[in-house]
Amino acid sequence: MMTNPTAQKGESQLRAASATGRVKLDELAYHLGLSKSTVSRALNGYSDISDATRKRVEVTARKMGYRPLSHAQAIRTGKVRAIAMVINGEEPDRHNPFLQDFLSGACEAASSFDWTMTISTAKSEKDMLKVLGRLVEERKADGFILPRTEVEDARVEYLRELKVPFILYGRTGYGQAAAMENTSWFDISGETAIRNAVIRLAEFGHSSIGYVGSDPKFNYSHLRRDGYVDGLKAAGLEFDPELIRDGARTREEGALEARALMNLKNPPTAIVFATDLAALGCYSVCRDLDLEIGRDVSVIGYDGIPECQYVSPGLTTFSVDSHRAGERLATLLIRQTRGEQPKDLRELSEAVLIERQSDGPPRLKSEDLALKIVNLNDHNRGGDRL
Amino acid sequence: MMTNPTAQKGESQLRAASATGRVKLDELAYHLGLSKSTVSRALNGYSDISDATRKRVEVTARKMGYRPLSHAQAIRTGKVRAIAMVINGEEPDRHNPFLQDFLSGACEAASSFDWTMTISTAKSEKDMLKVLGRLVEERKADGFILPRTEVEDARVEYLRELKVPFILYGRTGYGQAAAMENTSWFDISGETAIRNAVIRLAEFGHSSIGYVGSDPKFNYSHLRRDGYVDGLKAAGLEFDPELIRDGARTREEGALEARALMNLKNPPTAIVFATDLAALGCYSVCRDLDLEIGRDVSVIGYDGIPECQYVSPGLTTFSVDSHRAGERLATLLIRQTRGEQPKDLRELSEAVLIERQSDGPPRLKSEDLALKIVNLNDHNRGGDRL
DNA sequence: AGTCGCTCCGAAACCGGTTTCGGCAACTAA
DNA sequence: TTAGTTGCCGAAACCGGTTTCGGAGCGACT
Repeated sequence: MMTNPTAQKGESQLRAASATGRVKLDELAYHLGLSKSTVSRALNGYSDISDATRKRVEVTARKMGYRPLSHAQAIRTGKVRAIAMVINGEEPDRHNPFLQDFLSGACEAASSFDWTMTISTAKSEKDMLKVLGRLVEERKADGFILPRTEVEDARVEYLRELKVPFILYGRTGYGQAAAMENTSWFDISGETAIRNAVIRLAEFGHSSIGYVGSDPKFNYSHLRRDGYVDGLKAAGLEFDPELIRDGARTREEGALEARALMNLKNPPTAIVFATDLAALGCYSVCRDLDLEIGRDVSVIGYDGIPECQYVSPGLTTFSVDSHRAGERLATLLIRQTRGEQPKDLRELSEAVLIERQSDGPPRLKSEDLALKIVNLNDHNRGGDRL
Repeated sequence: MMTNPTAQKGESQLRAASATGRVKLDELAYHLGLSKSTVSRALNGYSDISDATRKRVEVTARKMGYRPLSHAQAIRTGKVRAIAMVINGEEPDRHNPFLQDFLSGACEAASSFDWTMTISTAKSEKDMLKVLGRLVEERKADGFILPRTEVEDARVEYLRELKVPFILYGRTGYGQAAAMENTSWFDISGETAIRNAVIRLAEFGHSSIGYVGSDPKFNYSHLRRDGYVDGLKAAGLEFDPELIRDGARTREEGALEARALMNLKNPPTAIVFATDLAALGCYSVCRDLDLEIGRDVSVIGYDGIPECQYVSPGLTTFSVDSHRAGERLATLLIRQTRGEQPKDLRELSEAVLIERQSDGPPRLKSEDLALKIVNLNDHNRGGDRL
């Protein structure tokens, strides 16, 4: 084959290389009768390659099944074509039912760009930054997805300082407009959902609607709380500070706050919870107090965890599409690493209402509800907790 | 600094390099007054480096915070210091509550070796092999963790053919001794757990114990079923083929099989389920039939999903330590990629019994249970299903 | 003294890509 | 015709490591 004047290596050597199974750039170039630099540039969209050559290269590359090794590219480009996410291993409730959905969404998006997804876990706040640092230092990823954003998020400052691309799942810096300047994010509008929950309950006829918020450390807690206040206003209801409780991170804490609301002189006939987990805590409280959920007390949650549909009565909630969230986050992040401006890479999506049996028109007025609870407390020597 | 005769580059160039932030091998070598080949070999345990030099290199490397870029190493070594797992996105119940635990275990182990973990998802059986193939071809990982092993597992044959290291979470090839020849695995002995469940129920006084198995496609289904048969034998009970049902993959299917058992002429007073999910299906059946779980019917599950502790009565089950499973699998896999024999990298662990209120001594004999169910069926025009 | 072998290290090739630089041919403008 | 562009491509350097190969220095043994 001496007809090929551009071969850089002897044919025997190319033979040997092709014996390894993978097609390399060298072989592809030899096969095309081009130099490997031309082939590389053709594949990477350089403008100094003629259209005819580019087409020919692309077709042949596909035909021969050529795929560049991302780590071989990375050594020169510094880009490994991977995104990373560090998940927190120390959560109060570690059994995140959405993780699989979320990851499958993110992986699908990454795959579609021929990228991959690497994950890591941190055991604590401090460990989190260390793990991130290690991944950055070893360039294991070109960008990061930061889930569960906090109001003051150390990860954000850290990565911003390092000038590493990242995207938030959620927003951050509640109340400070500048906090998210030039950062990209994807979020579900929890505030809209909670607002709609309040309006829905008001339309059912509830006039005393309570709210149990979540950990104020997380940004979403504040937004959902705003949604509650907003919903009251939209429904023309008065805001009563007694009806609002905060900081329920677990089922047990949800129960605690629900019980506090029910022990009020004027207990709410409906409660909106910032999370399903907390709302499920309300179920045991209502069982203890002999209140029927959906009739005596209406309950609406948020998240759409699978258990909602198996409790009795089924919990009305707002379902979050984790798969899509993962897909969008990965896509936006990859676009960011390709040069798009972070501020142009933001998306706000909506949760969808899942109507079940935990809410409806109030059976009792607040006063009657209070009487029922007091009576029961007398019978039952004050409940088993609190 | 011309005191250093071995410098391969001008000082200015090294300055520039060190401005990037990362310490490179070149700089480390320059700092030590050694060639980069010597430093590299010192760090990688070659024997032709004196102990004194090696120590000196190691100390300085640590002091300067040198970390090799794994993708730069990979280009020569072919090893990327990463393990991968492809999770199946199409499961009937996609909300795997153990994934986070499992991943955190695997990531911790990987991190401790300075490896990383990459994940990907497949949408179908065929997609699975394609995704694996892509990861292998692009050398995104040095080895794979294969979760949810099937009796005949296409992934195993595929990776074996490609000579890519892998480890099973679970066993495979039920009944064929040769199927797992020279393959490594980690598993929890479901058979022991189910066996113990049967013995426990027998000791409570049950003599009619049913069993609802899982999808026979998965290897564990057969092993757990063996455990049931074994347990009967150990307890001196007779095996009744009517009492064994199979193929319950979901809550709904669990309910279906449980109902079939309860409709038997001689219904079991206790049922062991191969999975918690199926066992939870039994709860709705018992509610329909007005049977009290834990008294009229004893139920034992397997898996330890979080919901078990929130249903009423709490489900007695066997808890699997997913965190540890991830940790062991990653560790064994990494050791395999370092040259250890797969057949020496096998571990069998035990699930631990979580005693709750869903099992206990039988209140009724099988005959009386049958009567109660028949009566109810008469009243209720035959139940709402089947 | 010469040879051998051993220990320890440096020079250079190498891995599989990307990117810079320069050169050839064809085409345009003077 | 000639000089200057422009389009297109090859040669070679480069990325940050690893690995091969050979050689200097030294002690031991003839």
